[in-house]
Amino acid sequence: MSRDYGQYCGLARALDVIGDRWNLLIVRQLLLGPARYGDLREALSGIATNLLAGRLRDLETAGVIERRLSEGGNAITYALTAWGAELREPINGLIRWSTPLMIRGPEDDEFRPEWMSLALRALFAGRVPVDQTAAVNISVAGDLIQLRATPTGVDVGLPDGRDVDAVLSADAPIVLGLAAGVLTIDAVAPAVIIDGDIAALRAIIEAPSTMAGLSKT
Amino acid sequence: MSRDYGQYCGLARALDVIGDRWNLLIVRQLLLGPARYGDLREALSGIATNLLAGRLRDLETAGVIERRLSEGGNAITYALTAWGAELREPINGLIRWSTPLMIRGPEDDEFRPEWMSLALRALFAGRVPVDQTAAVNISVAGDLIQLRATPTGVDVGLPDGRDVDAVLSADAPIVLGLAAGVLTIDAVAPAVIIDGDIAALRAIIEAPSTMAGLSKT
DNA sequence: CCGCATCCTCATGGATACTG
DNA sequence: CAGTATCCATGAGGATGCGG
Repeated sequence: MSRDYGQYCGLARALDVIGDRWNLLIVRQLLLGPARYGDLREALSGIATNLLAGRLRDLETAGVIERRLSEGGNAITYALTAWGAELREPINGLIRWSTPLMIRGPEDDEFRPEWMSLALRALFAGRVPVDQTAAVNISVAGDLIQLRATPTGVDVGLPDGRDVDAVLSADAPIVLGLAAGVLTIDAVAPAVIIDGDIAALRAIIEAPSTMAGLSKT
Repeated sequence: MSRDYGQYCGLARALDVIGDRWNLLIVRQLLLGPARYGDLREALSGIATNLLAGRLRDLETAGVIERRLSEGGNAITYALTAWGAELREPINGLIRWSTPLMIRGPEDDEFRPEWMSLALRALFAGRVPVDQTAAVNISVAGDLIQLRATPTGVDVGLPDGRDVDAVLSADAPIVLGLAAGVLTIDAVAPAVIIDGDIAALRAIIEAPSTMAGLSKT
């Protein structure tokens, strides 16, 4: 841990724990599920190994993550503690806050479908008023489809009511776009092109941590 | 700004903007209201002047804060942009997450009443179920009083229904404590002792940015 | 005074090599 | 595979200076 702020303030104390570089990205990865050391090293794309080891130690002693010895004791798995998992809420808030930074597209940045999955969840999480429907737009080969969150669940459809299968084909390039305003449909910018089909898209919605079938093009 | 993460991920892009050391604490201060350079320098207790100047420039070019020239153009005031002010939500989330870190008390850390004000707001903000009452405990000279947020507003009272004036006197030391669990009344730990009276306490509730009358002992 | 810019020292991060 | 060790670059912290 780098130097303490030395302030009796909730934000300062939180940042004393998770404010160091890479820390919140480690938590982000573990929000997708427990992971091995090598998984984290790969997902954090070039983090120095000494840094990763140090951060994992810091986060463990702070009580944010824990090591699990799986089957036989030879494989170490990292997972969030209950308290660490509660970072999902503020992280979701930061993801929602970042939408203006996302609409310019990936440019040269790395992309992983799991991150888009997190973003979709963040945009929906707790943002659906009781009697209202929230939607995130997805542009598919020029057509616009919507992910809609309702009080009873999440469904997929076209704005005009047609079924998505009318638009989606197994080999159509799918452009996932985040709405410029959180949960509004005002503007959609192409974000990233994913090879996928409707089954893979539904998989994002239903079980975001299983992203098999999606890959960057 | 330090090095980009280079990931097309909402969290990573957010941290590219506000992830550097001191940045979120600057935003925290500006959430309390616009401030001068010297105000920030003092509230951030020993931040190097070159760092503060650099961070303010970074945050301005990123669109999080803006400079205002007040009266005549000789006094520069820093304030949040509309987008910057939207950081209140994730910051509140981090403050709520940090409650386990706060119950051990201030120890050697600096304390400012404005930060406690922010914490109280964070604990209440958007956390009050429609038909339920949320409360934060405040221990006053041994007695327990509660700040209660209801759908219709915030009020102060004793758990047994007596009026707070029965407990509070003008010169009683007031111990503000954050509940161990967010918005539960299970445990209260002394947090910080403040000289104050009931008028000053009500001032926290009604206008958190005007903290006149409260001082650390 | 306020609002920075410069200079210097040292802790921290980043990249690579190496080891149980 | 899961780290540790090493070396260098960079950024933080602190003091000081300087123009308006």
